[in-house]
Amino acid sequence: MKIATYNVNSIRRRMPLVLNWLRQHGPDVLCLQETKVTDADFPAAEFKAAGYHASFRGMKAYNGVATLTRSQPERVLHGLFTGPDNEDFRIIQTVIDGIPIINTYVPQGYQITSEKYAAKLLWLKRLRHYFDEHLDPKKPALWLGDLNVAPAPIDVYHPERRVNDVDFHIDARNAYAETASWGFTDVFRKLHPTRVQYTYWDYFRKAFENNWGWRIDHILATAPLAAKCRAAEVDLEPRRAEGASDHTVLWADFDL
DNA sequence: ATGGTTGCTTAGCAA
Repeated sequence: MKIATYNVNSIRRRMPLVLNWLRQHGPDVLCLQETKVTDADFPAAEFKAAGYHASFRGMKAYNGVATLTRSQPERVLHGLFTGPDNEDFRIIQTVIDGIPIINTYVPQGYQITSEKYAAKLLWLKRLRHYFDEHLDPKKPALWLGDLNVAPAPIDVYHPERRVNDVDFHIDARNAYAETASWGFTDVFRKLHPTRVQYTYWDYFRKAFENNWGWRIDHILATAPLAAKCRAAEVDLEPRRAEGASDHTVLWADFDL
């Protein structure tokens, strides 16, 4: 099973790149974040024509997630099912071949002194609680998406200058680690323990050309699935392309 | 300390 994640920064803007990537790589699953479109305007028909079923939840202008699958999912779950999360536009779970696939766009947090940052830390904590209550770390499951955390110094350019950034601050890294430690393994880092490889470069100051980036998009698998991961790679082509998102595609292949 | 760019929506926010 080949599964990929891509923060598209507007699906309508990125439609040609996404369709091209699907044609070239034929993944079984593609998880999208920052679709920035209401459900009524989501381009489901175009994906259907390309051979993919789309599960999605979005809103106007911001946020929004979608999971594209070859087959119709057995289940589609929105939010965390605890209070207001049923209105959450940052998480969608699809179940394919009995495997829960949790696609998330973790809050970025704005600034470490802001309420948004506190909300980010809480969001990760509540996700951990969801895993505790609803999933089994001994069974196959995937958590992936734009997780807005660079887990270690190797995962960001000039880490010493980034200690107060919301995607690298120690509290965000600890919150992420605490949630992942429920039973998830970062399959890219497992397969490439020392590789410097980013998934996001901001639009400013030729950051991509200079490789001033961040590894903040991740694919995490429970132990039985992580053991079957045979490849995990970042594809730089979608970031090089004309009209690129500020993120690029991360994919992983599992022997099932 | 601030700016730089892109997207959505229409001047300003979010990233």
